[in-house]
Amino acid sequence: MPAPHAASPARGRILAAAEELFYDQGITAVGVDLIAEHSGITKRTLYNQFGSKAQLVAAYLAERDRRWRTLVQETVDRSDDPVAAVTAPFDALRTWTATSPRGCAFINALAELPDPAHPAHRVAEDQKRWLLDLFRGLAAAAGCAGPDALATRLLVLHEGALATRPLPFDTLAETADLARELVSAAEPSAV
Amino acid sequence: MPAPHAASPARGRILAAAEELFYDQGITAVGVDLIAEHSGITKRTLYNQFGSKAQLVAAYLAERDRRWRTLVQETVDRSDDPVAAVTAPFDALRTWTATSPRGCAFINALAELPDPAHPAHRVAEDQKRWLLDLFRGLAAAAGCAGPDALATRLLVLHEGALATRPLPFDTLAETADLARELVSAAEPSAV
DNA sequence: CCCTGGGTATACTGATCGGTGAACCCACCA
DNA sequence: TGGTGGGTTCACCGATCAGTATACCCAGGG
Repeated sequence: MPAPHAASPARGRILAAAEELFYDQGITAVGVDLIAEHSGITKRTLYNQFGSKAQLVAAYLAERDRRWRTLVQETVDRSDDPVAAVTAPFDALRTWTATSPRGCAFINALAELPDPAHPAHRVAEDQKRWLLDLFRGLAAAAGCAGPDALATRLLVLHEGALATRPLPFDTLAETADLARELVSAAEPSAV
Repeated sequence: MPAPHAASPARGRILAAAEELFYDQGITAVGVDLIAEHSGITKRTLYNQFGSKAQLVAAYLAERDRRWRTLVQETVDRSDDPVAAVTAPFDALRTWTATSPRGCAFINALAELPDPAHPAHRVAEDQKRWLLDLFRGLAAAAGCAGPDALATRLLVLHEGALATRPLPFDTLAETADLARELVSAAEPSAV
């Protein structure tokens, strides 16, 4: 018997609709009826596939996380040298935010779902931890001094740029500049 | 005839309950019935005072903004010298986040209320713009080079530290250190 | 003394919330 | 040929949502 979590055409349609609606309108504000209607499937099928709204929310975030990690990893891999690779996530951020005007889906989810037992919390924390570890690994690979502290600083910059995205200020370019300066100052060939 | 917006004992109780519940549990997740019950007043009185939930939300954010600005301004005023004053908001942030584990109430509100016409948007934007202007003014007063860019960078750092507050990483100390380094490097007596 | 106004108490509206029950339809496969 | 299982249709559940109606209570002030 195939697990209900196996890929099915209906499952993909539901996730696509959930991602669009949840991100644009907020998780609490969007009901399962709306998602069912928007994806052209039945509420019954939705519950057969995901079991509850909470698990659907977690699946939406996990899918978004997967897409985002792919973009970041590709951008890192395309970097010219190990030093440029450290700030590659900021290049990916420019691409990502072009279609994400409402800030970070994971921070937003934590804002709406205060219960730490909600499955969305694990997904959100995993995402931020992955980025922090990525920064640390890239900084170490580039020979940067104090990779731990540098990684924390880069994470804060990254989240700050994302958090200010819904505001009418332009912060991304300035943030990326600062990130590159930090890495330059920490890498071994620094003057 | 006194305007319904005048101070009244009931109004204060409602705002106190709203602030606690909205911040802790989220705006959409908290109903007006819960606020009425929690503040010991009647839903009828709540609507007589605020007119609608949207306006109550705006009033909650405005009140929180007022309290936060007072703290920040006091911290700035207590600074030893103009250079230290530039990063004083990061000292205030340490005090503020001690009782605010769920991140920035304004960013959270924008996450939950995507409609730009919602009165909460204006309050949230005003808050961030006030901080940006404060940073710029303090940087200029301290004689820092490039006060505009510096202010943007400090704002991003500030929001990044706030946004990562719900996460199990400790970012505030490292962020404040970085902020001080940025100001030190930009102020005229820099080496 | 009485009246006005802020507040209370209670009941109610129609809509929507997350979630379920039961019967059915149909393509694929043994 | 006859299941089997993913999907549909539609009705339904109790709870809660934002917001309103009506009637009452009571302190302050002319």
